[in-house]
Amino acid sequence: MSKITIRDVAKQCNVSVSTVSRAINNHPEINQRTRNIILKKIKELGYTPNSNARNLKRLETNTIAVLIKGIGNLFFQPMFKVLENEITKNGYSFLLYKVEEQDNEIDVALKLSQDIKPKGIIFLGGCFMDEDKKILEEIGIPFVVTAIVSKNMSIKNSACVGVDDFLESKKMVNYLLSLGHKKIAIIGSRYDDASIGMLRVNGYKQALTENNISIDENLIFTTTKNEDPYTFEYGYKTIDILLDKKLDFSAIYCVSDAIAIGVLKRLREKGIKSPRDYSVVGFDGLEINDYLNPTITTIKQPVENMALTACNVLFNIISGKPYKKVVTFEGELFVGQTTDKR
Amino acid sequence: MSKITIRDVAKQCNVSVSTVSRAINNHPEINQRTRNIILKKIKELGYTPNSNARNLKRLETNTIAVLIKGIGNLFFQPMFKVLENEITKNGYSFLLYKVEEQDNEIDVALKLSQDIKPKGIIFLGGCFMDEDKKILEEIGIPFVVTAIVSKNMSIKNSACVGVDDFLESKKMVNYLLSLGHKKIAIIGSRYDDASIGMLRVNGYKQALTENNISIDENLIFTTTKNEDPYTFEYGYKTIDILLDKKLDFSAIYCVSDAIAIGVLKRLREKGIKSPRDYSVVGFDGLEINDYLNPTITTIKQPVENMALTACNVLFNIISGKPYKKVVTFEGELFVGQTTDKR
DNA sequence: TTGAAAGCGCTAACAG
DNA sequence: CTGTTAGCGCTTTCAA
Repeated sequence: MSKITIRDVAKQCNVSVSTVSRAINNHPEINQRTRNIILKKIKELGYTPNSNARNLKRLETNTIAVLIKGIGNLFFQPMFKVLENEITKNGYSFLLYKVEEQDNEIDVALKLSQDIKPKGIIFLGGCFMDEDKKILEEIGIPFVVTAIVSKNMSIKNSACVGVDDFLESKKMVNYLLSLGHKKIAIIGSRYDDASIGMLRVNGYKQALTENNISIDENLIFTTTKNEDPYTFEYGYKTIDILLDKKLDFSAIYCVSDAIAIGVLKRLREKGIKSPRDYSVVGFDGLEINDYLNPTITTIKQPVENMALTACNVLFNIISGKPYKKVVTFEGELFVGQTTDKR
Repeated sequence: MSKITIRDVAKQCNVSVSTVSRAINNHPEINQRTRNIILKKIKELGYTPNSNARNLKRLETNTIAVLIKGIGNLFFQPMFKVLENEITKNGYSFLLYKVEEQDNEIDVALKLSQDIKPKGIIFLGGCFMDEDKKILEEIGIPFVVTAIVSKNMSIKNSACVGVDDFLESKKMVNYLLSLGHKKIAIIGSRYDDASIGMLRVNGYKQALTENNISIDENLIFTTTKNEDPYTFEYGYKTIDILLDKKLDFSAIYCVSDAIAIGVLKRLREKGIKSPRDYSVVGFDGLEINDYLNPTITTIKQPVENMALTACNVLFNIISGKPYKKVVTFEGELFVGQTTDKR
């Protein structure tokens, strides 16, 4: 294991370490010739600067950190390459950082900002509580959040991009209503989920209320268990519980496509047909949905565009250009093959 | 932004920095009482040690790094939680590190081992060339590779766990042959793919040869473009090219489930039925396959078990216990609804 | 344009 | 058991 340091390079080039440092960091105040000599030597030796030492000194690195909570969620999948492309294309280096399910992403961000001192942070998923906002202020690093609940943030140097989950959810339910469905069951996430899942449930309630349909709490399913509601399995298991209750409904609104996929599988196994017996709808617009049979009626979020915009807004914040604090995308009602008139 | 250092803590506790260091690092030679006082103060101040400074000094951290190449590949998805669980359960900290498609994972590993000095590395995906092996030797850090081509490695402190792609591929083709299919088209990856894709193609050839069926190069599709062969889209587009050639075949072997999913979608759009018109098979056993309609006949790799084993082998290497250099799992021939007798 | 030297925050000898 | 001290490899004043 080679352990070449900046001193080795300096010695080999008969210059001081500071000159080598200037060479690697593209400092202006260095002779082009010495610079080239040093750079050649560096390549020759296969030297790479130790990033710990660098980060220890530097007050800022050239990195954009992407913090993702819920790496298992297929929804984020298409974002990776967009983020990576956009970030590197703009001269930053890209760091994808996974936040464990039980960890608080704010704490992680705090730690990260102390350690690697990124130029900016993009949060994917997770959930910001009100009290978190103050802490975020402390970060002092520009950040933007996507696919996250907190829409109106008073924090400086930050923005939020995404769809309006509440409104889009209403859109979905209104579509079901327009098909003649009046009794719509909904499969949500944790009952105490203060995050996106709850916004969608609230949108559902609101849509019903606005249409003078009373809300039947029995038709609202939220789990108490600490399950991941963005999995096929969750939908697969949950639909059984719902069916066992022998309730009367004609449509099933799953707050994520993943849930819907699980639900449809189970229905198929039971010989229950969609949309004949039940209309089933999802939310998100996962890539896989285009390849399913039947395709699921859902709200398609413009994931790639959201990722792209998240980057651009962040770049604007970083470079002091004007930016919109909240960028709201419209979801597209994708009518698949799992819905029909009542 | 708070910038509390170990000195601040030391001052606040009226001890020296080394004592604080001992406290955070769980050193034995420290008084339990002072330790507790320090720890309490640390929590109170919200102090977190700067990992750059730590890593700079330390010759080794307590981290297991997981290097993944191809984070877009659904195949790896179920591994994340297993790896995370297993690694943290065993007292290590878990670092997921994404290797960019164009980067060489060995270089990344080298850099990583210099920077964060992990106790061990797990490689997911990617491809090791013969020349890489020497470089790996230099890492000097225990590592295990999964879902990677290189099966017989002479490198010390390393192991390989996975299925035998060549044999499993033969198994798949033999199954198709047993159904009476003689003309089997195969959709592979890049023609110069020295990785898993090629092993599977080779298995296909071998199975045919062993059954005295001559290999028709026209039926072997490999792309020259730099596409990701583990995407739905690749299958979706590729099947058109294949069909346009008006070749005679009764079965389509896709070297990944993702390809098969894309293929089936396109066939459906064209009104071509599987298995009636073509039997279609995949490889991998993606989780989503259980939820598809029809389910795809495939080779199921025991992903979770592979991930688990990768961890355990790595732990054994680290702690100097005996271990198997090559752990080969058997794939399960999963007969789905996309295959039928010729 | 370059070099000398002072740390960044921490760990780990080495003394006490 | 605890404190003093010397760096880890690098960046960055400050002088030359």
